[in-house]
Amino acid sequence: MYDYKKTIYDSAVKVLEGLDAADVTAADAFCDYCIPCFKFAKILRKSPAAIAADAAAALKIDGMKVEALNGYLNFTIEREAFVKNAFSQELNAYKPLEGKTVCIDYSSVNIAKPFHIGHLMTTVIGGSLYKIYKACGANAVGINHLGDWGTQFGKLISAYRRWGNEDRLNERGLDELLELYVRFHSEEEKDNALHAEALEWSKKIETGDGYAVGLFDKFKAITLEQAKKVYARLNIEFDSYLGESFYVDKVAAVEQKLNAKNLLKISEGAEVVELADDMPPALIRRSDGASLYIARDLAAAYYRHENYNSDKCLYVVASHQALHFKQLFSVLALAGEPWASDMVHVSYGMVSVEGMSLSTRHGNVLYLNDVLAAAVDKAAGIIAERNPELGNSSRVAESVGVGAVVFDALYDGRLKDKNFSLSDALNFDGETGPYVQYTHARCRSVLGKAGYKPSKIEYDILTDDAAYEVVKLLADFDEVVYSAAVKYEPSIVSRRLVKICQAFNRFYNAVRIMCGGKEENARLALTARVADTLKYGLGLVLLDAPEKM
RNA sequence: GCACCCGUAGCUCAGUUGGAUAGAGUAUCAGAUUCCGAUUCUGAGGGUCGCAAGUUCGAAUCUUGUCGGGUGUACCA
Repeated sequence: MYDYKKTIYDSAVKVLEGLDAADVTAADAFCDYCIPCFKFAKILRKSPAAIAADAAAALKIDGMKVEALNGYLNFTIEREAFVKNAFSQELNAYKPLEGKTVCIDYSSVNIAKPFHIGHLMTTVIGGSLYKIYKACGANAVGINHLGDWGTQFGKLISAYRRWGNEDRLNERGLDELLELYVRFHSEEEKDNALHAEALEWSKKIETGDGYAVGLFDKFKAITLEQAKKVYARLNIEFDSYLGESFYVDKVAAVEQKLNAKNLLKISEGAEVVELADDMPPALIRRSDGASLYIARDLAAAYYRHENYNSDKCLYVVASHQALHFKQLFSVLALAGEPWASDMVHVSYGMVSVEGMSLSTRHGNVLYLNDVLAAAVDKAAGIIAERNPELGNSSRVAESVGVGAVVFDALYDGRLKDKNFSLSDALNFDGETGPYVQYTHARCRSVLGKAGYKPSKIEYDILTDDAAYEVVKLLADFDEVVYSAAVKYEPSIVSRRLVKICQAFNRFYNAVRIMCGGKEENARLALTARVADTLKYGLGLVLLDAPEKM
């Protein structure tokens, strides 16, 4: 997009000595851009108002009105030129991350655990960032770092041998695994022998015992099959499903690297790397020799760096693991890896559901599939009531229902804790996914009815307030997407989509689009641009854009 | 105890890296469709930006302190 800020700065710096590029700020109320002149008052020994007035008189910028007001130097872009400029650039042509490789670690399903609402955030934030980075031209690598290692799998085998059997497992799949897991935890409290038995089985997985590994692989296959169905519904993609177990035998190589830097110490029988004073040490191996979480994460970090040659590596994980990642990155920095500074913990707030625990152990959880089913049901009901003629209606209900839930999850800044509310997730009015989808469908409907064919636009038609607001929000959409990538924040995209819809719906109610002549042509062109941007943007936040709904 | 995150309208949240009169949605109330899709739009009420100092022309934004909520803090992941 044309860089108005730079144009303003380049001209104004000749008039205002000491002007920084950062002094040119975007403003909404009085103008498009402004320069506050207060900081020049001391140097020039003139009032800010006088400085602004003098500068305004001295400045001439093509296509821009320059005025002084209350000590501000205000710049207003000539609308027709702006509209023309906006229409001259193609959507998604801006590729600032071309040539960069970014690994994104998200979702990380745990074996034998069904998808519940607590997994939603990492999955959709990561899945959306994956699309956003790709849109910016980056080579994104989506990684599902499976939680397929740890003592809980010993528990599962133990439980399966005691209470489960193959037929029931094949028939009930993940439900059976969950039930076994929950039962184990409740019986474990009564019977100490269970714990020891579980440890034994997890040891057997570790040592490669055929029977144990076979069972474990089966559990893993069942879990992945289920997870992939969910990912398909959510429009989530991955390039790799290498999990923790893959890295277990790569820990030794990491230890060699750490040893070469003299970082490994034995403390209280465990192998640790000591870190700065405000952090506990990073535990690499337990005193019994088993590798720990951070050791496998280190191995994964090295593996990704070597195999993908990534410029950046994102971990989309809840905020309660902040210390873990701080430790992980610190170890890499101590090991002298320059790329340690390219690792980012993309943290998000804790999700809670009123009256429910999010711990799988105790059963009582809110399953994502149930939430999605409720949303799809509601969408289907609305369609049946308002648009019974709609073809393909179950497919559309799926897009709208799932879209409502995903959009709700991606609409707020990721750092705040979220109290998941079913009624909010199922809301279709106002700032929601269905609202954006509806606006898109409405655009398509108008375009279809009018038989729109692109042709030459008379830009001055789109300079009225209602149309111009829409144009402004479309013009820098690519930059908004880039800033979402830079801040690891999909909500920047979803919020912009809502703003575009609000402005377009206002425009739609303010003027008649199908009014004939060159007015109709220009307004249809704007409508087409809105529809294309909405469709593109919805894709970035994982939503479908049905043509009709 | 220490570390990190969060406190903005009844509720859910934005706030463009310090700018002009703090904005949306929701809920409530009042309106808009002989015409392009009412899952839409217009209007109204609703605020000591947790609190207190400080920095400066200027603070929701930066600093310090303080209160409240959340999370974590050596052999789980």
